[in-house]
Amino acid sequence: MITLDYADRRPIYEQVIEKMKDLILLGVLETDSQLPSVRELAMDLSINPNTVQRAYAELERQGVIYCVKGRGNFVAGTDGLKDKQKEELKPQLSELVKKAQKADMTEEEFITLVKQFYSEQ
Amino acid sequence: MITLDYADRRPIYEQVIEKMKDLILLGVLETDSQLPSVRELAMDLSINPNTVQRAYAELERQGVIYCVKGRGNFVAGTDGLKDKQKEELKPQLSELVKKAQKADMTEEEFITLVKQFYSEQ
DNA sequence: TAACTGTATTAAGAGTGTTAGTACACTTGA
DNA sequence: TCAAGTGTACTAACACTCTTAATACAGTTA
Repeated sequence: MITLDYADRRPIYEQVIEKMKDLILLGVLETDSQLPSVRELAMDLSINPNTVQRAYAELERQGVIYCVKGRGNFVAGTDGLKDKQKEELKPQLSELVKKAQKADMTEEEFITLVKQFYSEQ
Repeated sequence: MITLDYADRRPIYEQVIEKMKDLILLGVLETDSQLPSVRELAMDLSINPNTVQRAYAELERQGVIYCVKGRGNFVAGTDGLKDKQKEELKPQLSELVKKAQKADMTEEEFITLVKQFYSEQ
């Protein structure tokens, strides 16, 4: 279901959060469908259940999933998720533009790169 | 000369690296001009000399400054620095575009944001 | 020579990420 | 009803990184 990248320096729980969001955004996991249990995913990824629990707790805090004690974790409504992701992206793009301006990269250069990366899919 | 942001979660030495590059990119520090000594900057920022040393060592590794034992640290040629910064920016922008695509943000939307942030300076 | 430079080393503390083990409450199906 | 599965909580331990502290040594300069 998910593959971890051990070359990635970010903590495991952050990767799990990101991958789960991706699966939901891609429609692989639909609204109200059940996620693998904490222990099951931990086994699957060969990591500790506590680490999965941390990721799930954060996903719940963000409203991406909801938890029912004794039953499991389920995908929350996906309506707002894409908008949330877009909002999250803005400050990051703002920082990148600042960096570009410091390096004297023109708006045209920047946009050319954007178009290039967009076309790469 | 430099101000640290303690709200920034990044390590201090990374902030020092970034701020020094900014000063060089802005032309405040010219080629071959001397940087504050390790101990002086440490005093100025109220941090440990080892932390400054770590930042300076990394700046030297990146070719941004050069060090002369007993004399001090000096700004290396700034010619390539802007190009380096541009190159560093590309993979970051690529990741951001991927994120945008996952959230169904169109190229047009993305570029509109870029233009907006560019005009904000 | 004294005072400044960079550089290296070791030790300690704080914080974070991860694992391990255990425990408890809830739900479900046989 | 009961066993197995669920989420959740807690403590302890370990590793790693960041930072500080205290020295020490070598080179440069006035």
